Amino acid sequence: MDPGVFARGAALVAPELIGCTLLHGDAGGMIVEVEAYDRTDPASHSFNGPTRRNAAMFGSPGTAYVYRSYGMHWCFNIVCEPGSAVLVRALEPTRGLDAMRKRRGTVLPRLLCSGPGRLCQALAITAEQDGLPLDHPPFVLLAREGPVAVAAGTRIGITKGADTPWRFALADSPFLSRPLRRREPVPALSAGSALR
DNA sequence: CCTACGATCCCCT
DNA sequence: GGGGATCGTAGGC
Repeated sequence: MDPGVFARGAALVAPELIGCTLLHGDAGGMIVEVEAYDRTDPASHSFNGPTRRNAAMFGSPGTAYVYRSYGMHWCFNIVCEPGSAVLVRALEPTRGLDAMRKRRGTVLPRLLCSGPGRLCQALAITAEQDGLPLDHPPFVLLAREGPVAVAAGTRIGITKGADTPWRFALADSPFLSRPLRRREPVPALSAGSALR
């Protein structure tokens, strides 16, 4: 996928990522849930400017930003324009099911990649992948095949910016980390987007 | 179904 | 010195 499509605000890119396929190594699946963060957003790691932790968030569009969450989990983002990124929160697992089951310690498809921490454990994503380009091995990012129904809602697990509807999900997917609360359709996204 | 809480640690103030 | 862009388990209804 052309890195140029990521050189826009995360809130624009985020809904277009729904339905795309993310692979790391031999495991991965279809993106069904994401959240957008940017510099104007008090919930964002980039809100107060560059630091050591968020350095990759100010890197090139189309690269990875990986950070440690709550001391024990990893979370994976796709960098968009400088200081903005899309947190990938859930996949519908399609590739490398055995490897993901082994890493996650469960056979339930629901519990493999539904949640940012689970997703990183299933795909073996850690700080080692921080800053890596996503159009190059070990990563693969594939455009979606057909139209998808994307819905928006408020983001999860934050206190600041809690009302900003920058969570986007594949409507009715059983692989979301949590159901959408406020469910608003995202207009003009069913057929064409820059990510095709 | 739901809410509550502890684990665990690096980064930032 | 404090606080998370989380997860799993335990318990109540």
